[in-house]
Amino acid sequence: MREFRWAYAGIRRRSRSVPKNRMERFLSSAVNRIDTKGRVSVPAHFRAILAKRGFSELYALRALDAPALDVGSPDLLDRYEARIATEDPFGQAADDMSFFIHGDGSFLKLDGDGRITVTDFIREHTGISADVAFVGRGRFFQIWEPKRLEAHSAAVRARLLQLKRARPAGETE
Amino acid sequence: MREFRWAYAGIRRRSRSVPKNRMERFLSSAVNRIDTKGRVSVPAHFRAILAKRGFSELYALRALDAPALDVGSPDLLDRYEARIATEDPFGQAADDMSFFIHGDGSFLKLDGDGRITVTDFIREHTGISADVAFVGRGRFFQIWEPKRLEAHSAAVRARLLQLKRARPAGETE
DNA sequence: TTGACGCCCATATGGCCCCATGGTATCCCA
DNA sequence: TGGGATACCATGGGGCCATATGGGCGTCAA
Repeated sequence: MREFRWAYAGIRRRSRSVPKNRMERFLSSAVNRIDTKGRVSVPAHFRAILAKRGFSELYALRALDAPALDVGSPDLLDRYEARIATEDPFGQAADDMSFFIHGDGSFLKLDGDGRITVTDFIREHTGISADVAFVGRGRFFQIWEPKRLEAHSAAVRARLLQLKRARPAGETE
Repeated sequence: MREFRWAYAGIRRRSRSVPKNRMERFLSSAVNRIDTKGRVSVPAHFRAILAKRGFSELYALRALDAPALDVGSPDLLDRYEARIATEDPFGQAADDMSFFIHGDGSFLKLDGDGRITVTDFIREHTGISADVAFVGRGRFFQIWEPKRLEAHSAAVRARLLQLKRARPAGETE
């Protein structure tokens, strides 16, 4: 199992070296193992961000177009609800959005050691079984099955490369 | 029966992880089983919200465009009635709305263990037979037949994805 | 009488709290 | 500069308790 996990060495254990002045954003990634009781540690610096914001739990949402969960502090929910408030309350869009963020969302409670239990809610949408990849995304972070993350990562890089080449020369970013 | 139920693994057992400070909203979903006496447990955190509001009864309405019930504490009626009050009392809309919420609704009583009995009123409109899916919707929650919920959920996600793709690029959330 | 319903209790599963351990990075001092 | 001490973190497991679920029993009404 060890050997298997080191296949993802590239995204393992990078969480330690996050500079302090960037603590307000979810950055970097790590892969942690699910224990026999179905729990997994949330990377420490992710937890630190949550603690700094004053939260001891997480709000998780199934990503629309990827086998991943978008996870953040519960105030994410406020942002979504504010967005819904701009829609016609009797329209289809508002109803769909509410269904999505309330019904397709879930709170994940951190235990005393900073772990969450990997529920069926998580496993079903992500395909996670033994290991969990945590990926910082700035305002939130994502939860992936490591292999799928790797595939997704390769696809993203390919798209970006294509974008860069399609661009007129001289632009650095 | 177990195997059958695990077909809905994705929406089962998500009820526990609702933190105290966000108790005011109905969030997440769970599938519970109807027992031989026709009863089903309302998820504990849903009950907690109701208890916090001081209600031991539920009011259920047939959703207009879905095989689901909209359920909430009886003060849901206040909201609808306020909505009706904005209509012309001699108009057709006000009459229809009043008929809908007053005549087409039903009270559901919670027993001592937080269960409701699944009446014909519920079964007819939802197609529920053995299992009940509870879906948080913020101010209220919904009751679905699990398979139909899954279909509806897929449709909602498809619509939202289309909405997202139609949006100008660059928006992460 | 029978069936629906309210109220009671039993139980197992799983969520959550607690503490232990081993490994690794960081720091500090010789 | 090197090596030991230390702090931190992921991981493992014990045990309590809330919850969902099953079932018994008495009451009331059809």
